[in-house]
Order: sequence, then C-alpha cells, then structure tokens
Amino acid sequence: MSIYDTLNEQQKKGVFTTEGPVLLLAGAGSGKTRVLTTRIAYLIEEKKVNPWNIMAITFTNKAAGEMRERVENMVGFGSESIWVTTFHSTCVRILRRYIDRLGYDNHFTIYDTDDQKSVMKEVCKKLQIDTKQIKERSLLAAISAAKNELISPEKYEKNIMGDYSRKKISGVYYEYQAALRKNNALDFDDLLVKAVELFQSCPEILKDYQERFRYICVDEYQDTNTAQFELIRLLAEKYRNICVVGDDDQSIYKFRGANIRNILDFEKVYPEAVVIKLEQNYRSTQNVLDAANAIIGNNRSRKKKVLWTDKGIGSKIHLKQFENAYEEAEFVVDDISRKKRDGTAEYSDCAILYRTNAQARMLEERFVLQGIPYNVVGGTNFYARREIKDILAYLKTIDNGRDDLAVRRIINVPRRGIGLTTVLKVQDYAEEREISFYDAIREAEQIPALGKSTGKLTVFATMIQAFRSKQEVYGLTDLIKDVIVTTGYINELEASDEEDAQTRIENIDELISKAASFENATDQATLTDFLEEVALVADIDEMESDGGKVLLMTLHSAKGLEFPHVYMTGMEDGIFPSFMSIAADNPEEEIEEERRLAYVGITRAREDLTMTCAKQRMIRGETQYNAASRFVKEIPLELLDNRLTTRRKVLAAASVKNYTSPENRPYIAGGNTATFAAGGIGKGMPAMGVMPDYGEGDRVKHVKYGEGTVLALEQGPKDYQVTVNFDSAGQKIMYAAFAKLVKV
DNA sequence: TAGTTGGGTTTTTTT
DNA sequence: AACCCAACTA
Repeated sequence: MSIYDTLNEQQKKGVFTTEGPVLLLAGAGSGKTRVLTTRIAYLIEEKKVNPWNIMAITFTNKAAGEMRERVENMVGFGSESIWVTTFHSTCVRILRRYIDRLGYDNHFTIYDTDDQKSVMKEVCKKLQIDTKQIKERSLLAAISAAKNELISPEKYEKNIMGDYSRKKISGVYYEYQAALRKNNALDFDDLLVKAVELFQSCPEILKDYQERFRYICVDEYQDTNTAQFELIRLLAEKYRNICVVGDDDQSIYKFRGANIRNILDFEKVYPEAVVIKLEQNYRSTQNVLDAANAIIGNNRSRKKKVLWTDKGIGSKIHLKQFENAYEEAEFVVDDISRKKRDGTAEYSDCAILYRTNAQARMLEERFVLQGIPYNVVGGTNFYARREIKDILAYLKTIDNGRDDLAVRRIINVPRRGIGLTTVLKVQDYAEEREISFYDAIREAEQIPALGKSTGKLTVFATMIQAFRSKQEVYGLTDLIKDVIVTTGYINELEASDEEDAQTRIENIDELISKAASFENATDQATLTDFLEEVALVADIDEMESDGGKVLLMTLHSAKGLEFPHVYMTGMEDGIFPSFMSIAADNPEEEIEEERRLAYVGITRAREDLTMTCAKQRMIRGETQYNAASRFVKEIPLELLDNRLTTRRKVLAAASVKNYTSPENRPYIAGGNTATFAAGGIGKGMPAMGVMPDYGEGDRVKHVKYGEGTVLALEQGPKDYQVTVNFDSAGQKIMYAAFAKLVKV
C-alpha cells in the first residue's frame, strides 16, 4: 500500500497534476496540507524531481515547520534541501545575498512595528506634522497599504490628484523610506517590496531563482497580498509549475493587505490552470459543518462550495448567554474542568477562541483561580517586550552600528547618566558629518559641545567595541550573558523595586535559552542569523502544542489548527462582528470578512463546539451591553442543543469581588501569575558573585556542553568567571552564575 | 538628569 | 483599564 492509496479522487488529482498551474480550492479540514505534502513527496519519489528545485511557501514558521516534518516522514532523504519557508524569510534570504544591488548594505536590520513607530515619530517631527491630528499609526497604515500594493513613493506621488492628505502622506512616505535607508533597515513590508524590486531590476538574479524553483507550492493563498502575488508570479514565470492552495472562505487578513482577488482571479492570470475542489471534510462532525455552512452561506462574494463529512452527526452546538464576562469565563473554565474529570477531554484537547486579545485576561484569571494549566498564544510578542528589545538592541549595535534606533535605545539603558541633551548634541554632529549615531559617539572627543559627557560616551563606545572583538571568540549565548552582566542590566533589574522586575529577569533568562537552542540547531550560528530569526517569529510559532494545557488564542491565530473541543467566547454584536466592521463605511464587505472569521472559528472544532456570550462586558473601562452575535442567529435552531438561556448566579457578585483583589487569589504553590501565564517554569536568576562550589581542576557538567575540567576561576567585577575545557565542546569562558555548572 | 504625575488615547485582527 | 507621553519637580 502506498501513501497515495488513502487519498480521495480529488486529492489524488491534486497530487498527480504536477505540471502547469493548479488551483486547489480546499475547504476547511479537507486535508489540504496532506495534499501539499504528498504532492511534494510524489514529485521527489515518482517524478524524480530534485528536492532542491522545490519551493513551498507559507505564512508562519510553524506551518512551514510542520510541512517540512511531514514531507520528511514521507520521503527517504533530500527533504532538507527543499526550500520550505515563509514569505518573509524567503525574502530575507534572497536580500541578504543581493540587496547591495539596490544600494543597501547586506547587513540590514529588520524593524518591527515598534521601531516603525519610532521612525515615524521622528519623520513627523522633522516634517512638523502634528501627531495629535494625524497619528503615526495611520500614516504607517497608509504606507503599509501602499507597499502591499507595490506602490513606491514615486508612484504614490503621481497619484496624489490634488488630494491634500495624500500629498501629506506622500511626503511622509519619502522621508520614512529615507530614514529606514539611513539606518540600513527594512520594515516587514519592505522585505517583500525590495525582493520584488530586486527581481525587476536584476533579471539575471531572477533567472537564477526561476531555474532553481521549478516547482512552487503556496499555502493559504487567499491571504496573499499584491506584493506576495507578484513575487510568486515572477518566480513561477518560466516553468509555470505553480500550485496554490487556499480557501476564499478563510480569507481573514484583508486588513494587512490580503487581496482576495488573487485567488478568485487565479484562472484569469493562468488560463491553463487546473482547478480542483476539495469539499470532503475529514475533521468535523456534520453538526459543526452544517453550522459553518449555514453561516458562510450568507456571504455573497465567494466561490460556492459545500463541505460534507462522513464522520456522523456528532453532538449539537452548545450556546450559552451570561450576565457578564466573569460568569462566562467561570462557565467555560468549569466546563473544561468537568470534561477533564469525566474523562471526556484532556486539557490539551480544548481551545478557547476570542476576537480580541484583551478578552484573554478574564479567562486567565479564572484559570489561575481554578489551578488549571493554560497557555495564551500571542498577545504581546515575546520579542516585543521592553527588556528583550533592550538586549536585542545591544546585539544589533554590536552587529551593525548603522542602526541608530538601536543605539539610541540603549545609550542610557541601564542608566549611565547620558541624557537627552547629550544625545541631541551627538545627533547634530552625526547629521552634520553624515555619519551614523554610533560613529559619532566613537568620535565623542571631537565634539566640543559635549563637555564632561564625553567620558561617559567613550566608556560606552569602548564597551561596544569590546563586545565586538569578543564576539569572534564567544558563542551567541556567551555574548548575551556577557552583555547583561557587563552592562549591569540584570543588576539594575534586581535592585529595582519594580513590580515585574522578576518577570523581566525570567524573560531574559528565556531569551538566553532561546539563543542556546538556536545555537544548537544551527551550525555557524551568527549574530545576524539570530537577530533575523527573532525578527520574523510570529505569535503562533511560539505555541507549544500538547503541553497538557488549555490553549487560549484569537480567532486569527487559530487558523490552520484544530481541536476536539472548541469554545468561541464573546459572541456578541460589537465584539464579534467587531464594532469597527459594523460602523465601517462599507459594512457589508467588512462583515463578510468577520463572517469568514466565524467560519474559521467554527471549523476548528472536531467534535464539540460551544459558543458563549455575555449581556454585559467591560471594554476599556466602559461597560457595554451587547446583543448576541448576528452570526449566532445565522445558525439553524435544530443544530443547537438549547435556546439562548441566561444563567443567573447569586454568587456572581461575591465571586467577582473575590477575584478582583489580588490578595484573595489562591496561587498555585511555588508559582506566581506571571510565570504561570507565560507558560514557563520560572527558573529565576542565580545569585551573582557567589563563590561556586567547584574550583580549579574540578570536573564539572554543563547542560549543553557536557562534562569538562575547570581550568581557571577568577573573580570578575560582577561575578566569577570560569574557564572550562569541555571534553567535546572545547574551551569556554563563562560567568559562574549562568553556567550552572554541577560538580561531578 | 531622573523620577513622578496627570492627562489623553486606545487595536480588532498580524508577518 | 491600561498604556504612553509630556510636563513638572527634586
């Protein structure tokens, strides 16, 4: 029996039609990833295509990783040379090699949303734009929209047509790009734009990649924007072996430029395309599918298809309305704990979905109260946290002194008594000479205006230079440890009475572990590689699956996942569909997008679906009274196990009081909310400067490097430095507090 | 220069 | 409710 026998007819067609353009319209749960991976295996095993010539592109690292793993399990070897990545990493890889052709340095850094905002703030200051009238974010949104459509500043300028606000944006767009270029930085959108630009201006480079990628597969095609479309179109132009997989009903990223026409008009761009529809669902029970079909059937702009299953009717959909969000959370958590007790479900079988990240908080409180393990996916990206960004700014500075933003971020963090006045003076000097901020610091002695700050700047520059030279000898992890010790970052945190100082320290510890595992997984792991990897992780990539925990996430994050038991909470008009979509200029269109989101949510459920809503809910400090979601009302009554009934609890008032005051919260022994919420075990920071229990000549053991002999142990300024000669890993110098060496 | 405080704003979703 | 920022004070 071969891997192809268990496929249905349509799936087989998808696997075997390897030549020419293919559009796979794959409904939710129809096994599209399976078709995609089997197709790749077929290309390699049967068609004898060199894995090197295959490209599979997705949106998240998680999806890419899963795809690679599945292909690996099917083909004997060679799978490691398939190019399986995300759009963004693909672009970075190409640009790292060739972006000098566009006048950038190949050592460019990648700016996240935070950095973009800082840049924009400066641009606005420079152009004297009042950010109270036009907000940075709306300017950035306009620029992002333009970039997604591959509209350059020049093109944008031509399209002003006398429109005042467009004229303003046009100027901002120019300045913003200039600022990025000066810092040798690209934002997320630039990654795509510049890759396309590169291909357009260097046909010989494009040709190389066209020769390489003879077979291209694109997952989640409905979420591609114009830039992504163009990138793929260029790459596929020569061989035209392009297979795109998507579901127009699951297009939920219009707000970030996804162009649903890419999938709807595929046959116009590729008239010879073979279109295959996958409508058999292997995931959910009939009741769940009927509900999904009933809801999505209300959308007008879509390719008609109806999902079916042979999994059986299954249980009905549960619908519950509560007085307020506390009771809603209480019910959901109780229900999950009941299922666990009954043996109906494990914690990891359950997922709670909501429209906005803020809705997680109340559920979290309840989980903590009941002592049930849970994990929140997303929210604030780990790498966007202040302490992490600070450390990364050091690394960026060490790696690429041209990123002024990074240098300015850390110039006075931890405090070195370098204030705004000094920074401005340095900046003036840098601007005058057209050099980078960091280079200006290195020339601090040449700046007469500085006065006694000069010394402080010199100390800073010397420290960075020292890191740079040590970098040659050190590994990545050692460098980070050195940075946090030498700069006194950890010391400052430990000394501070800030409430979440401990959490921050733990986060830094976590960063070190991430660096260590990156170092382990990559040979020749460079600082640049690490910074790049870190810049492109998505919330969902960080999800630990099957940690025996209930998962909480937004409906958007849930796309592509499935769970036996799904809870959709906050099913209220104004929350879901969101107020923004109801109040939009084009509500029909916006609500259709929300409806697709509802469709995505429902079709995550394998067996059991529960929808909940509350009559009353606090949003941004204001109490809102919401009716049940219109989407709920679109579900035929016979699919529900009950009518809408409100549960009223006498205890509600009392219990509300209980878990709003922190003192009354029964914490899990030995832990606290923060570590619990982060889903990690709080490892804490070992004390620094404490004499280790080993000495010169002793045999010790390290988590990563294994056993070795201590060659030297000397008291440094902050902590003991220990030099160990590891049997397999060679000689390493490390701080005793971090090395966590065990005497053997 | 650093820390505090009061006022104003806010994301809905994210690579 | 939470966060960010500008202005004010030590």
